[in-house]
Amino acid sequence: MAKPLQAGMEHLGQMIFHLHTQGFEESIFQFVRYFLDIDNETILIYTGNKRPRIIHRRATVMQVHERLESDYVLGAYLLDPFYNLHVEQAPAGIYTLSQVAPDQFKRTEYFSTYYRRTTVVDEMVYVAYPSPHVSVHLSVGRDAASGQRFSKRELARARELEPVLRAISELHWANLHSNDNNDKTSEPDAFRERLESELGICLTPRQAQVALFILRGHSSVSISLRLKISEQTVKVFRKQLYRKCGISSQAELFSMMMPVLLKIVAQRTP
Amino acid sequence: MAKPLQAGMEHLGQMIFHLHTQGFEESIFQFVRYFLDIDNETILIYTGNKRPRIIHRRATVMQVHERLESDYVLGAYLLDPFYNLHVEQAPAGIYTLSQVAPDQFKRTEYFSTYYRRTTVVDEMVYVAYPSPHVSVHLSVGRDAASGQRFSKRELARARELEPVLRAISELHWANLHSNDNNDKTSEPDAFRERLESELGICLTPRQAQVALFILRGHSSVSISLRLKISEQTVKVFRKQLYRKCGISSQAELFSMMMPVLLKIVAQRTP
DNA sequence: CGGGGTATAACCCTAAGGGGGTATTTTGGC
DNA sequence: GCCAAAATACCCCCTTAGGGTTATACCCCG
Repeated sequence: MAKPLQAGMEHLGQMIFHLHTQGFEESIFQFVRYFLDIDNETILIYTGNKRPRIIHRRATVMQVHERLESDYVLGAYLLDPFYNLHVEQAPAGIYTLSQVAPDQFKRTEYFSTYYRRTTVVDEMVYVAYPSPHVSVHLSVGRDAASGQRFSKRELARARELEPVLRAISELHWANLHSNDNNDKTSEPDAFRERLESELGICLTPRQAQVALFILRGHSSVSISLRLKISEQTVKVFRKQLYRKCGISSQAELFSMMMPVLLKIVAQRTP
Repeated sequence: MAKPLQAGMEHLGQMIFHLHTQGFEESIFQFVRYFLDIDNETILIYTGNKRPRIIHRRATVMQVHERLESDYVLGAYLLDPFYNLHVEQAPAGIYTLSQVAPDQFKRTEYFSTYYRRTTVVDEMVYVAYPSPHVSVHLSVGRDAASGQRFSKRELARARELEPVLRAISELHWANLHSNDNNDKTSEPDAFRERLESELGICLTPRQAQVALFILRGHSSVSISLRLKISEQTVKVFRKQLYRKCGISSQAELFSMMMPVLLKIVAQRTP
């Protein structure tokens, strides 16, 4: 199905991207699908710290997007490793799940209650920035039906499309701007405030920071490297915050914190 | 509030248990409450392998019985360590949670998604057998409001009531009988069959057996002692069955198996 | 100035979970 | 009845989570 890139290039002249029109997203999808064997595609736009907006989506299997509006957009995205690219304003480019996922990502509750149920087995995301703090994520993936992860060859091919996709994405969405002058509180701070007002639990800044890392699937070692502290210290913070919350596992942390995260997000209309 | 047992005995002559009448269960409750500081009480009857029936319940806090009808009776009871006393037809008597709970009980999903939410912090259960395969469980407990677990002294006092409670329970419910001539398939077998028909997953008998032990909170060591095999072997069965199910933790096993367990139970009207 | 909360760091341990591997017994099919 | 495959049983290796304990240094507040 997928042709060598050279062959595609010949056709590129005939592929017309109607910027600023309805059909643009669909033509992006058709363009990618011409070169890559993919089962599903999603275009998301993140603006400042607002909720993501779904711009376009296609999937051969229903499950892939089943919880996209209900769970992902409403708050689960905060734990998505790809969302982190937007937060950190990582360089534009193409990213695979294995590149961005923390070391213990597959043991998170986000993974088992959300990601696994999408049946997606592999995912690549094209990241572009039409303007500061506005990210366009073009996600393409494989699901359990085909079952195959992307090969190195496919990744290389996907990478070749990246400059073109980035250019036309940034052109098409250039009019989008983020007015993030309000809500300057950092994420751990907002998290702490909500946690205290909602559940009456008062974490220290460090404990809140560690909690968020844990929820996203970082191991103690991974957190220690990020925060430049010892692994032992991370374990202490983990213990302390678990004790304050009256829980004893990452899974319980998730079921306790998700409602709090949702409330942080709720006031941010996209 | 609780008086020494001797004092209670003086009143016992005045306490009339109206066998085979509506008020019997309530008088049982009042009797126990006279001697023991308890926050909640539940009387359950297990008949053969049918779903338990709730005969009576009292609680100072709503949460204690919140999920009793919806979750416990409909299937969660299969993972209850006290239910296991009925299955194994353990001797009549009084049992505490710490006596019957497997070593890793507090790390099970049953504990964190059901038991913890009842806010019960300690529980004692009087077990009586009105007739073969018919168990009466009189459960008395403390919740988070009082917060205190039962002391050794209280347990001793509770134990003194046991002969009386057993005698009147077995008298009162003597007319109950179990017709368990049907459904002679063992639990692991029923579990295996359902698993194959529902999810298309074919576990070996040993794997199914281990899965059920894991769900109930047994550690690998505990399972190895029960099955008289090596701990290493248990770990291998665990690995194999996790792989067959495409999962990687006890929590996922729970969320995958609960629907299956519910279907096993559904056909057994109490 | 002293004490409580916080942050840092180290040690101990058990248990889960995943990666190899091998040997024996049971079972099903020809 | 024999052979292969499956099931059962056991072993080694490893990382990580989670819990317990102790000991520092710091900093703010009364």
